[in-house]
Order: sequence, then structure tokens, then C-alpha cells
Amino acid sequence: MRAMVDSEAPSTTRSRERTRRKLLDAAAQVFAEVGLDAASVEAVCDRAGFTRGAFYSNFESKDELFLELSGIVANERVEAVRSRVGELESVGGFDTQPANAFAIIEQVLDVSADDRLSVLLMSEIRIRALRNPDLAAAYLQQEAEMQRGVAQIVTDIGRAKGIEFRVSSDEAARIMLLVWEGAAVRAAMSGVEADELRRRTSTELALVAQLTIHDPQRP
Amino acid sequence: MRAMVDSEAPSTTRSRERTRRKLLDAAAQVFAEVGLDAASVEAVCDRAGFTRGAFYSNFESKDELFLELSGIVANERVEAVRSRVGELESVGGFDTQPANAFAIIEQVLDVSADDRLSVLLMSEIRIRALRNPDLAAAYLQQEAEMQRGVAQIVTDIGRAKGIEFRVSSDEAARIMLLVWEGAAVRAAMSGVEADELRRRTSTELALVAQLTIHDPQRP
DNA sequence: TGTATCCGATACATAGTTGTATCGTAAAAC
DNA sequence: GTTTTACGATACAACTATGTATCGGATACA
Repeated sequence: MRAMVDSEAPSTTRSRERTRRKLLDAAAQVFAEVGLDAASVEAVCDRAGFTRGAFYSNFESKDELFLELSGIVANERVEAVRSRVGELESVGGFDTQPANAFAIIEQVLDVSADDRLSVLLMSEIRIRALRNPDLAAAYLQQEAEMQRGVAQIVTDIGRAKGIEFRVSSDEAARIMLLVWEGAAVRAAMSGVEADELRRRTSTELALVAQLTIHDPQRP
Repeated sequence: MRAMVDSEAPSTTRSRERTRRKLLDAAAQVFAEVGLDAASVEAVCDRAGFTRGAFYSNFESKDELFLELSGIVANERVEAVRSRVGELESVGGFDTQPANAFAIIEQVLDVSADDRLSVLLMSEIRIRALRNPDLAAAYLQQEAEMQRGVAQIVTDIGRAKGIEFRVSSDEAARIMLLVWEGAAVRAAMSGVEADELRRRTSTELALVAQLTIHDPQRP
């Protein structure tokens, strides 16, 4: 009976799921640290506290695991942005100052690149996408989704604050995402700690946000 | 006597230099295509039309070659920007329309990411820099140099055209570089051809350039 | 023409990685 | 409590890449 309740594989034990998750987590770390190609299956297993037997019992190959991991990361990012957008829309009020109204967007984007490991992992996924059409399509689609979310926030802020923009919300969102990512990569490259990394990307984003705003009083 | 003229190694034959260059060129291609780790020394040699004997006769290891290659690429980029800046400054006149005054900057930046292979190679260098402090320092320094060049152009254009900017030329240059690179990566990911890639990045850059300009008449 | 030198090719020893096949054990089913 | 099943560990075979040591030939030079 329980088998009918579960959607996919009824036989998979709960402990097996834990093993999969541990392997995925370990893989995320190792892939970020040394890159997919330099990461041996054994290194991933060592990190997870298993041997390769566990690995091949759970995954076809390293590539298959990477594909699944990419999907998970992408979903998490999109979902995090979406939920933030949902929160903000339901609350309706933006009680931040006009000057740093875009702090909300920082919060939204924080979900994507908040620490060095995330930056590295996303960079790894991105460079694989550059070389693999399938991954590229998935990557671009996920990014478009995030862009929609950010554009929505931009629109909402504009409406709530009576802000006029010099470009469309889509364009603003796209530029913000690009700058955000670039700044995060540079910060990570400088070897700064997580909070400093966050501070730098925020500063850069604030600058861009300011640029997109059309302020008739003080241009 | 000729030995005294040459700077470094007097004994290196001209043909040896050609071999080195061929290996470096081949390596650039292969590294871009599959990444440094996945690129075997033999694959590089095959592409160059040599065997590994030639490789190890000319380079310590794959890493050493990559380091040298990175240096060359970085120098070329910086030098290209610098020479463009030099040209523009010496000429003095900017006969482009105010609307697309920043087409000049596109020209300047074109040297850095004009085709898919360059985008891939720079992405590879960037992700290595993310994982290696020495490379990171070199990368950031090279980028700072480019930023200075672009900022100089921005300043010159502003002066020549009587344009006011909403941010400092340095900030404008930094954002432009970030957006330029991000756009180039996305375009390359879409699998578009070289000229379409160029068109997309130009469009994105024009948008940012427009944002940085403060036009009192039509804000 | 003979000789020396240089440079790239070839051969080989070694290490590391992958995937599979088998085994042992712990938990589930009866 | 016994049997069965599932899951991860272990052992193994094949492959690939690396780096070194040696070889052969072309080129420069006398």
C-alpha cells in the first residue's frame, strides 16, 4: 500500500535517500573546489564518508550526478526568488527608504550568490553550460525565470514608491543580474569573507539600481 | 653576436619558437573547447601536429603552459585596449553621433570577447583564477588595467561631446565591463554566430552606456 | 663531405581513475 | 527466528594520462 503512495521508486529506503543527499552535498563542495573534471568520484565519496560502491549504487556516473545537482541548484535559486517575490507581493508595503529601496532586490538576489562556494559552483555550472547545448538551454531558462522575478520586484517597487525608470523592468532586471553575478565573482576572486563579499555585490547593485531610476528632481 | 641581440635564450632556434607558438595556439583551442582539466597533453599535441615529445621539450607541464598562455592573452587584451585608447587620444576628434558615441567603447571592448573561442578561453581563465590566488591577482590586475583604459575613453567622450555622467568614469567603466562580459557569455551560450554574438553584446552595452549618461533635456 | 648539435618522435614505466562484479551485513518481511 | 532483500564495501580488470629516457633525423657548421 505504501508503495502506491510514493510517486517514483517505492522500494527506496529513507536511508538511501540520505545517502544520495550526502553524496550530492559532498559533490557540490568538491565540484566547487576543484571543478567537475578534476573531481574524482572517489574524492566525492571520501567527502561524503562513503566508498565508491555507494556512489555507483546511487548514480550512473559523475556526469549524471552533476546533471541532477545542477537541476537542484537551479530549482532552489528560482524557488527562493519566487518565494521572496510572493512574500513581498502579499505584504504589499515597502517600508524601506526610497534611497535604498533596492535593498529588497539585494535580498532577493542574495539567495543566488551569498558565499564563495555558491559562486564557484555556479561558475562551474555556467562553464559547463557554455560547452553543452542542453545544459545551456536549462541554464538560460532558469536565468530567465529569475529575471522575471526580479523584474516583478522592480515593477512593484516602482509602483509603490512612484519611481520612474529609464529602462523597462526587464532590462533593468537583466542588467542587475549580470552586474550582480560579475561583482560576486570578482569579490570571490579577491578572497574576501562571506559578509564582505555580500557587501561588495550589494554596493555594485545599488549603483546600478540608482542608474535605472529616473529622478526628475535630482538627476 | 646575434646571441647578444636576443634578449632571453640565444640558443632557441626560430623553428623552436614556431613550435612553441603552435603548441600555445593549439592549447588555447583545446582548453577553450573542453577545459584545462579535460584537455590531455596529447590532445593539445595532436591539434598542433606534434607528439608529446615536442611538448615536454618546450614546457614543464600543462599547468606551466596554461600560465604562459594566460599571460599572453592578458597582455594582448590590455595592449589592444591601450593601443585603441592611444589612437583615439591622438586623433582627438570623435566624429560619431552623440547617440552612439559609445560605439567607440564597443570597438575597444571588441578586442576582448569577439568570438566564441575567446569567451570560452576567458571563462576558463576566470574560473581558474577563482581557485588560485596567484592567478586571481593577475586576473584582477589585468582587468583593472582594462578598466582604466575604458574609463579614459569615457572621460574623453564626455569631454568631447559635452556629456555629463551620472557616475564616475571608473564606475561607468566597471559596470560596462561586467555587463559586456556577462552578455558575451550568454550570447555564446545561445550558440549564436560571431557577428550575432557581437550584435547582442553591443546592444547590451549601448543600454548601459545610455544609463550612465545624464541628459538634462530628455532624461 | 663529415661531424656535432638540437629538437621532436618513440618507447616505457608508473600512477590514477573508472566501472563492474562480488561479497558481507543490516534491516525488512513473513 | 528465519529468510530474503537491499545497500554499501571490497576487489579487480581495463583504460588513460603523465613524465622520462632514449632514439633518429635534420640542420648548422667546419
